[in-house]
Amino acid sequence: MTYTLTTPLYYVNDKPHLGSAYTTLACDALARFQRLMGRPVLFITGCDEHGLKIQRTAEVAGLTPQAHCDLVSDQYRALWQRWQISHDRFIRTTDPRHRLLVEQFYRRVEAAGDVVEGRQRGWYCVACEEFKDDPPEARTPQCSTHQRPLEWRDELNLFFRLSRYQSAIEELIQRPGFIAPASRRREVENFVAQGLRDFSISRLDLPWGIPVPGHQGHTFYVWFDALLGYLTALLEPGDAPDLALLSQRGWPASIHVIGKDILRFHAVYWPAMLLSAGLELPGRVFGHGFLTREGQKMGKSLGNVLDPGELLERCGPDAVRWYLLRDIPFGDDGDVQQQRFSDLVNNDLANTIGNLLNRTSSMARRWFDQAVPSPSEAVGSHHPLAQAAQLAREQVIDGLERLDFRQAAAAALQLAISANGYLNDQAPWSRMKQEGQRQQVADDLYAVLEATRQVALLLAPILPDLSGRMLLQLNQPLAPSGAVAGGQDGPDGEQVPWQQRLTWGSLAAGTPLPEPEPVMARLELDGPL
RNA sequence: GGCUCGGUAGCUCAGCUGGUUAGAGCGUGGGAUUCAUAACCCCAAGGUCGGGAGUUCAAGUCUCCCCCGAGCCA
Repeated sequence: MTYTLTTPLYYVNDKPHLGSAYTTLACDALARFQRLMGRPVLFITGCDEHGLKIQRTAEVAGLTPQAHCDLVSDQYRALWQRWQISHDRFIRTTDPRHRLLVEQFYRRVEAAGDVVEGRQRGWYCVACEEFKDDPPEARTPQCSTHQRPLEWRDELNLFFRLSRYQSAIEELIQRPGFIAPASRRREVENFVAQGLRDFSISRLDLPWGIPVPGHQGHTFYVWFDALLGYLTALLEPGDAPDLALLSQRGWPASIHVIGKDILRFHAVYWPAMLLSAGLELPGRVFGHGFLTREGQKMGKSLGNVLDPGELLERCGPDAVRWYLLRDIPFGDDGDVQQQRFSDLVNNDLANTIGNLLNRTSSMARRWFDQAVPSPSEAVGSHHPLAQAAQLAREQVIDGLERLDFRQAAAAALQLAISANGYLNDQAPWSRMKQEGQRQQVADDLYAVLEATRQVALLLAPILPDLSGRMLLQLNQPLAPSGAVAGGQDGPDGEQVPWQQRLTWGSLAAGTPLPEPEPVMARLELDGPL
């Protein structure tokens, strides 16, 4: 079965920020991992492009909404390319087929009797694009999150009858693993326990949106538009926009990865909508935490926003991916600290992993004809490094299955630490000066080279770039985990599956080793990021 | 206001159903070494586990109260 995973469809109100990049690169690691495990993967990302906020932003910029969306969604695309994001689909909610699919979805929901008209009046925040609970008699109410004046609205809207799905949703959210991390489930439970209320799915007089069929002047409100993007994204190029097709195109999704702020919409509203439309439910909704910076919220007003593009420019993809995935528990909030960032990158990637490869390769070349030495029988599965490698392999796989990137990264790193320690204990440079130690040195270097190869492979989902440079330096085929299926790999074009390559002892003796070059440069940041 | 999470070494965090001297990584200090990206390896210092009371033979680990921080709902 296809492993379908999604990032949120990012709102094109503004250029991409680090939070979106964080979600996306976590999904990327997950997608790569699933591909390496040999599962068919459909990794979906994209942009949500409708709404009043976008319409107004475009107006301010003197652009048509469409032109504005084209511009910003291109920025996302370009950024993901630079970050080596391996998405299979990039869906935009302004895609013509999306509109048709939304209409079809709506008709199903309507036919199910789940659409009712209701009057909605109250104070409205344009930035949130939602009604607030301020009392009608309030004079000049402000939005608490946006610090902007609210606008009075009084309109007839369409509502989705969420209230009918009370028990179905209660049951769903009790399903183990549906809401992840589990610590966030209570929050949703509380919300549901208060009683689900119908929510409005349309807005009046909002031209920049998908028109509601049969309701002049109404366009669909965000959740009835954006969320359906996950469905549209599944369509293949020649497909007609037909919901009936989706079960053959990767629906239901295995997992929606989102920020914790939109957990409720994905864990409550969305499943109810799907039930109403007669579609299957996603397997899991994972709400990750938010990033702060040096203890403070990132925000324009504070002027401390980290631009993902600039970050990439200055530090490279490996450094940023490593720091975010290795140091911040996925699910919890995390604080981005520059000192720690460069400390970790330099220690883990440059000193521990990079230098391990460098020193080992250098010795092997010097003493064994610039090639991988031939090991004796002693370097079997009972070798301490073979054992360490097996443990690392188990923990990397287990960690990635559970989206515990931290555990996975730590396990791979630990193998490199073990290999460094082993080298120091064995001190091949001393043995080489003694008589009769040559085979022992060959064994030791082989074991360490093999462990290093495994580190490179284990790193592939998290750090595809560094992994590739390491494998190249070990004269090994790459571990293709990208979106393009069936990439050419290896001289014979035949790919050995990742897990199989993780068998201890697969490194062929006599493999020529190229002259080592540092695979990971130390990060020397001048000035704050 | 109600509810939910956190508050453990300078920093980021582990500590399952309560049980010997509270752990890891980074940072800091010292040592060893030279194969290597001034890298690697070893050792050490550093914590009254937010505060108080209680239960228990025994509490970061359970109960209650309070303080601080984050979030959800109102």
